[in-house]
Amino acid sequence: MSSQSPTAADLIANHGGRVTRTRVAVVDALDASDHPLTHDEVAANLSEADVPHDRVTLYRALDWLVDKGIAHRVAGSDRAWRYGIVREAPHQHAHFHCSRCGNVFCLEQVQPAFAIALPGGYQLDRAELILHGVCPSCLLTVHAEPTPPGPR
Amino acid sequence: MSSQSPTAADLIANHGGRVTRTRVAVVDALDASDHPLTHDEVAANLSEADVPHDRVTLYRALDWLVDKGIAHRVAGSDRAWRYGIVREAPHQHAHFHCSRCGNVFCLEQVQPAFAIALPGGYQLDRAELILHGVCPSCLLTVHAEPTPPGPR
DNA sequence: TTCATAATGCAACATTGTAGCGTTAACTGT
DNA sequence: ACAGTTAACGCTACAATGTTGCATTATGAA
Repeated sequence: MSSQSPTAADLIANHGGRVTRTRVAVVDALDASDHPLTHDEVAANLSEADVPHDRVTLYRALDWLVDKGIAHRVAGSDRAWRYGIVREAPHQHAHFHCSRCGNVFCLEQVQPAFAIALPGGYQLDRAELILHGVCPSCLLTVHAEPTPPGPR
Repeated sequence: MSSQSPTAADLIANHGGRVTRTRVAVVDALDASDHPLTHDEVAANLSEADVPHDRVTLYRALDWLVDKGIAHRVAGSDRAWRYGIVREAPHQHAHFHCSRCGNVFCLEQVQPAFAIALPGGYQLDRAELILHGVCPSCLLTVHAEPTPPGPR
């Protein structure tokens, strides 16, 4: 219900998985969001769409998506994982953590050219750049309510 | 029991806090480590030193240290906070997450010169660079035990 | 020494995530 | 279209990491 290129069902099937209600709904939810969602946010999303779901099944669906490379996982500053659809190939971009609403945004534009001199002995797999600050929508409400929207 | 500049007790007192057994021991433990420790690791450390302590008190001591800027907190990739003593002023260095033992190392040397063009509307407070890979001590044991040391 | 109160220590609870396991239903082959 | 296999579901229970409330202790100041 959003992508016209590969359908959620196709995406799932192409990775050798069974196309189930929950998986399709999860992919659609992640795909519709412009920022990674927590398990809880995905659950709320499914509820709104009247898709019955189980907490554990949701976790497993999300894990499976990550495992297949369909989604990726970012650790939030609260200790909840956030899941987002992988849109480019190796997923190499920065994340912005809003310290006000707690949301995480993918900044596709920001791709710092690392030229890092690692101390000897470390084997580098990948680098992650996390920017902390206040997101645009929170900036607008900073002087209003102390606790801002924060997508539920 | 390690710094000869300001003693742990002084550090605490100077920030307007009461000098208690647990706080002193926690500061000493963090100060003695070259990488951030989890709550659990700090607890183990205190036990070894025969310092009686309570789980909750420990959490509160750590939080207080962070609040006062004496320590800083890094989110591990497991969902456990890791605490480290603040050694320089604004704590601006990279962190290395070992995907094998789960430890986090502060790489004081690595201070990437960000010249980031943020998309409009974002207010940047600070940037965090996280490097993922395998740490030196794990590299040595990669071909041996599947589950490596990992400071307990 | 005395006193106010910051910190403690305990018990209960909250949140986020996993494990086990019997049941359901998605795909495959006919 | 049907039946069989088994991936995935949906429970329940549990684990790990924190947090809250509150009565008690003991730190630092007068």
